Amino acid sequence: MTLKLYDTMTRKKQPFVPANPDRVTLYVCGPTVYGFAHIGNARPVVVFDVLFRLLRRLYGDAHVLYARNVTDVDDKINARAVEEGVEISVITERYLAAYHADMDAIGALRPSLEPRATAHMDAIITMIGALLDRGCAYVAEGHVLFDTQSFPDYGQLSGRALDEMIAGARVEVAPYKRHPADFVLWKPSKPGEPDWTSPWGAGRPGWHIECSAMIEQTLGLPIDIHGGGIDLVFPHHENEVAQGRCAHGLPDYARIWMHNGFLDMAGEKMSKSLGNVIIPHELLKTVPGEVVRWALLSAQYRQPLDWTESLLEQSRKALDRLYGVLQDAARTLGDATTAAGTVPDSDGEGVTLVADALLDDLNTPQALSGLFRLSDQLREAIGQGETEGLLRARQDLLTAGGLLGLLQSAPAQWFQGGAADGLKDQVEALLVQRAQARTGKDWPTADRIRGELDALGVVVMDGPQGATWRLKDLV
RNA sequence: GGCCUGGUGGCGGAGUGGUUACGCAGAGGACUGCAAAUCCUUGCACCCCGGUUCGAUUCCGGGCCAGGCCUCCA
Repeated sequence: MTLKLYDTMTRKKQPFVPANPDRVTLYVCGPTVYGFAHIGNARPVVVFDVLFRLLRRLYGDAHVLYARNVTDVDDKINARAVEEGVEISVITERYLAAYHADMDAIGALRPSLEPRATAHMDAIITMIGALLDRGCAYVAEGHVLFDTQSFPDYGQLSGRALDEMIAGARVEVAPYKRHPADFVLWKPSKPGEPDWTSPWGAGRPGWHIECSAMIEQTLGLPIDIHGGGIDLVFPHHENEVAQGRCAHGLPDYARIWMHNGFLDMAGEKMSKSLGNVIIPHELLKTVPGEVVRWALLSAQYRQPLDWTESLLEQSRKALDRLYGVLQDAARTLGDATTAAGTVPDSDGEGVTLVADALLDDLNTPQALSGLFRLSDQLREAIGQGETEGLLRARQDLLTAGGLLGLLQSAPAQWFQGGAADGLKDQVEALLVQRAQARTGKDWPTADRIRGELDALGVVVMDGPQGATWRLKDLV
């Protein structure tokens, strides 16, 4: 089965064929580091992380280049710096570090490259120069603007015609623009704002040109896949196409355009004014990152995803179930979690099932259901108690989970990881007492101890090989 | 106004021209000292109206409803 991806440009699922299988290129628009990311920002990170993992599986780890930019030149960053009375770099470094920590927590691999706008100013200026040379841009009142009328295909990605944009323009159009849709490539900085020297005066780049220039310099145009949130289709990605193609007279900018759907809050758009913004940086203090990840993958990436408390509960329960099987498997194997020497190196059928679901335009809900099928198989293997079959079944579940960036923790870590060492000792001691009481059929004492454990937030599960326990609230 | 999505069982959410999604919740049962976990069984789903078809939830047309983009935004 081959990888098929829905392409925004053609509005169809397309077989994915990289220009060069030895160097597959993926670019995703990353954060503007002026504050903590919100949960909506995490969706593309997780979605394209799954794609990254899949591409690495298909083409080999060394043959996939994934770039995700960091926008560290922006009015919002400037405003924040002024507000706090600190250097701009203090703001950008702080929130980039937080971004990394949060995205690590939800299991996203770091991209191969993380180009920053401030480190690519030369490329940006060179590209603007190329656009001017080719007559695709013009200088007006200290600004350099892209001339949308010079690019006949403008509007192709977002499916809108240039003349329709005039009617739709709701904002006041700067008088120096030749066409309302023309956008800024370079603008003068006000005193106090960061600026860079350019042939058009000291200033800073427009947002759109950053991405195009960084793609050109880090990956080279055209690229195989360009991704981002659906809200970026217009104008950001439309403008990227225009810049990238015009600057070099290219017929293509990206072979496939992918856009993830929005994340809604209980049916409403997340916004500061509605006060319904969820910040992973806060959320992750009470919810395991893997639960957040599962929730984000529970709907197909192009569909809108409604973020609710119930979604988190269901995600948590789904993972509890899967880790429960893995824990039972580990116990059956005598906790010989590293004794997997006889594990087959080939994928079982179940893994193929999960991989196939992902090959079909990243059908993560179907992939997730495949995980349950694999867990059923593992459960069956535990029942049969045959070591090799058990190892095989477990390896399949772990491999399939790995494709989705899930199930990579030790089961004990999942169920008890949030417990402090002191609590663990306390629990173990109580369990010993309770086991003694149970041996003597002293049920009142046994139940009293279970009550104490419950008060500690611990759930006890008796099994043929003794009792296990888990925290009611994972952290 | 323009462009674009989507309407599936109690909930979330895939998918398919004629057959079980899956998960959560519910019901019954097994197991258990009691629980928990696990296992077995179980329940009305495919917005409305036309059309194509032997047959449509699935294809086509219309309608209604919901949502997104057109302005910084994942």
